[in-house]
Amino acid sequence: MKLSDGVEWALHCCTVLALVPPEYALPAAKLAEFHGVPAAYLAKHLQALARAGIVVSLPGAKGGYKLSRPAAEITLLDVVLAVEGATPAFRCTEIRQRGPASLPAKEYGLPCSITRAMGRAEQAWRESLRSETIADLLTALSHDINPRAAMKAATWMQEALA
Amino acid sequence: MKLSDGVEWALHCCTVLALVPPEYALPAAKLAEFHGVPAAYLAKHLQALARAGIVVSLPGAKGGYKLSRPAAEITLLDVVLAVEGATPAFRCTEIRQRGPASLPAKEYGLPCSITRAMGRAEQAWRESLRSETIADLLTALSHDINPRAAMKAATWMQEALA
DNA sequence: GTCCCTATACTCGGATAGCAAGTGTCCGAGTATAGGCGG
DNA sequence: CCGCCTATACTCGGACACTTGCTATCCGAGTATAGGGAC
Repeated sequence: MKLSDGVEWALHCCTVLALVPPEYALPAAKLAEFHGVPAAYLAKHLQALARAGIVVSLPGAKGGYKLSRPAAEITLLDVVLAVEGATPAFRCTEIRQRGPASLPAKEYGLPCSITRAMGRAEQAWRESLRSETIADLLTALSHDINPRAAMKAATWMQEALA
Repeated sequence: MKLSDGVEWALHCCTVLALVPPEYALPAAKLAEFHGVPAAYLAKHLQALARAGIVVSLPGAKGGYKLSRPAAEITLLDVVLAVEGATPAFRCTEIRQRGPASLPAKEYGLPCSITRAMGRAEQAWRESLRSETIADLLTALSHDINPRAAMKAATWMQEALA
């Protein structure tokens, strides 16, 4: 089981976008430069965020991406599902309906107990992600960021938005 | 994000093995036949379970697999980690240490807040899986299995162990 | 009748191809801006 | 000096190669069994 790298990138991008003044937008190329990742590939994931309504994209000069709503209203789950897709990690293939001890499909009502248990675990995962927002990331970040790093990031953004 | 099919197969196999009398063992080929899955590929995952100490393998005639300990002492997490590997789904690549606003690696102490949040979610997932055992699956199964299916399975196992 | 030996058939185990999804990249469509021109 | 028009440069968006890891398979090593023979 592996989560796409895009999830990490998207979350970092959301925290950066949350720091951009509302009247500005930040292009994908700048976000890629800031994080040191391939711009073209990051764009792919930003498009996913746009499709999910988490960010809005503005075309043309001085365009770019910005958050569609306050950071406190964007949960980590929103971002993860947007990038990774909403299909659950565990997919029951109903192998109980195959093999010599199986019955016609009509006879099976509930999902099997394994599927239900795996579903509960995945639900717990989603619940944890739903309980935290981009705003929470920012407050946590503000507590343990190196002041010099914060300064460098601030000056960089000044230039990027100019 | 996708969980290997082997997880589903392994869990089903464990429930079946839990029903095998302790003095018997069930070969991989029989388990594959019962579930209608490719035998050679299922064997690969059973080997993973054996490496993790969840099942024991007995070579030679009348050999096969059996559970290494009571079903109540095997958690779903044990099985999932054995098949899927213990590496977490979310891997932080420390992109905060790249790009123009980064500092020397030495300056970064804690993992970033994103990594911590994702870790908490994954912890919740693992905790949920850890709280349930193969024995729990069996009791749930006994409640909602079709009696005819149970009968067919029982007679099949009689033959398989003969 | 009992014990031992041998040959057999069955088991697991790791090493080997094939394929799908994630990874990385590119170029084209569309738009707000900026500058120049005319009034 | 102000407004309009045009050309430009910049943005996103979807379509195209490549690599990693999951899927699927095979054959070889090892062992408990079962049968036959000797005592």
